[in-house]
Amino acid sequence: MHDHLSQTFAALADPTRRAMLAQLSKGEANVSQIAKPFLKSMSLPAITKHLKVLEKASLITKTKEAQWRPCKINAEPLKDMAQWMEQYRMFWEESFDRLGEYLKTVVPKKNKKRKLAKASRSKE
Amino acid sequence: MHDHLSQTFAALADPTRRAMLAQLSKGEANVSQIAKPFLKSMSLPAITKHLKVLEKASLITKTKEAQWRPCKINAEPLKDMAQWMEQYRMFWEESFDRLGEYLKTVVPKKNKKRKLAKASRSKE
DNA sequence: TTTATATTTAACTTATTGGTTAATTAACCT
DNA sequence: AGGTTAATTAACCAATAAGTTAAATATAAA
Repeated sequence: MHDHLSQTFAALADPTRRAMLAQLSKGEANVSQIAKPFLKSMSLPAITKHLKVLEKASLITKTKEAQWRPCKINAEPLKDMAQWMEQYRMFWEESFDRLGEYLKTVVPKKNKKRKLAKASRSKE
Repeated sequence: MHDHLSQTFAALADPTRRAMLAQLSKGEANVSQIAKPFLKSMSLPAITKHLKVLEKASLITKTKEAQWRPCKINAEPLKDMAQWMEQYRMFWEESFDRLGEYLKTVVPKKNKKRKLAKASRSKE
């Protein structure tokens, strides 16, 4: 499983890892802090592994600080995911006929880098 | 891996399956039609399996029609994904100070079921 | 230099994933 | 009935994932 998107999806396909990410969304934390809520249900090496999966998927960044390893969220890959998802938005938008109106509110009036929707329709 | 969200993410963590979904986003298709682009690189049973993964994740619905099995996309699970992702939007939005303005354009003025952002902050 | 804390690595196990080929089922068409 | 097309199931295999315990490494502190 080589491509970025697959790696992102795979990393998120685990509730433990999503919970870790959720914690990091509230601020930096080192490994043992992240580990705390899970040590009842799994070992520390298991946590190290989960963090490594998140790191390889670039969803977090681990740095060094004395004997600690502070981790920071990096939601960049989620941005790519969001972009990928845009091609399906119309399928889940509540009423199809509101969609036109919706696009008018979301796409910046006078062009301006584009925000959501109507994304470039790249293949995959 | 029991929860819905994990199943959705896992199903999407494969480029073949994402390509199948992309095809179905352009309209219904039966198994052999879906299979065509992949038969150079994998067997039909492999395709059956991929479709089963998508089906179990509720991303597609398979029905019967004579000897064919037409498949239809069902993006409902992607909606849940999108909702989950909302809690991270602020991390990838380009400039944080434009965010406020952005929310004003996206959240319907006089309440009205909410469209994006500020989603219910559910745990996980 | 020993000790304590934080984290990782190694080695192993079990289950799941993604693929294969061969055989089977299902529905239709002569 | 016999053949063709569509799709699935069965049985198998290799690679990966998710966990374990035990040992190792890194930094700080006594």
